[in-house]
Amino acid sequence: MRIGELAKATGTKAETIRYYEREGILPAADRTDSNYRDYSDEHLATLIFVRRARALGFTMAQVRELLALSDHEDKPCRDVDQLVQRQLGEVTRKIADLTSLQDELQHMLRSCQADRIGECRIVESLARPLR
Amino acid sequence: MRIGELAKATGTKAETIRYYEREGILPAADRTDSNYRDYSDEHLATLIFVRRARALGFTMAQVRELLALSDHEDKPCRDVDQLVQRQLGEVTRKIADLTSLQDELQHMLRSCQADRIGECRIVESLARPLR
DNA sequence: CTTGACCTTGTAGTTACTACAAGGTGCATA
DNA sequence: TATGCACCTTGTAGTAACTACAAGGTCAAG
Repeated sequence: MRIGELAKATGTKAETIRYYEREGILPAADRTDSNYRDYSDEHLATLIFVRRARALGFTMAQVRELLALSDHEDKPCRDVDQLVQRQLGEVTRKIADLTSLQDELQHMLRSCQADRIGECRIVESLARPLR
Repeated sequence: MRIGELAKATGTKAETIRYYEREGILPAADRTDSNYRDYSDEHLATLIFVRRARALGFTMAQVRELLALSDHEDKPCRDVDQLVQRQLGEVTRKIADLTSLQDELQHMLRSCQADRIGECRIVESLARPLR
């Protein structure tokens, strides 16, 4: 699979894919005789993962950490455990925030369909008292 | 409430708060006699909202749109409805992805606590077939 | 054998901050 | 009264994570 195909399949710019390779986010692809990058299905899966994780607000550093979990055979279980705990906490917090936002958007939709403007509590949906 | 206090309360740099004001994300604060910015509880709520939304992967443009929903009295219901539908779709997709990631992280934690290294499917958790 | 879509490396621009610097004001406290 | 800290302004520059463009090479279709 060449870079353009991979780009299309993932909605990523070819430039961004090469950037990920430079940054070590995506492993370097094999090269064809004419020096073109030749991607595998694993590359595809990793890139989809990276793009989703980025869209969910994870930094590159966090994405790197998450990817590193993939080959945790060589690391002590305790370290992996700690990292996973930390990521899990962040994921759970994000889900809570998004669910709250979802509730509010659904509420707005209902009141809009009823054709009467209800109070909009969208800011409050995320700005409720800190946990 | 002065800028330093607001910064502390929200974990935002004072520079960033002034930047948000320049960008029109945060309404300009009142000024004291000595020209200090004087923030209200609404400012606080808005800033918490902005920071959370940004952490959830929304762009500044999307945050602007979401904030605009707060004063939708002056806009036709149909427009608001469309925007809300769109945002709702994105929020729902994010929740699905995060839930999938959460499942995988929890699975890793269990297998780690059992002190045997299980297969890591973290990439697959987000890279499953596109919907 | 040319056209156009692809590929390469490299540089520069964009977004959303973040950090200084320089120079000034406000205000509590030793 | 002096010290020191938080704040004000404008401005420049750095960072992260892309994104675009330039200059030139490769390749399959018509």
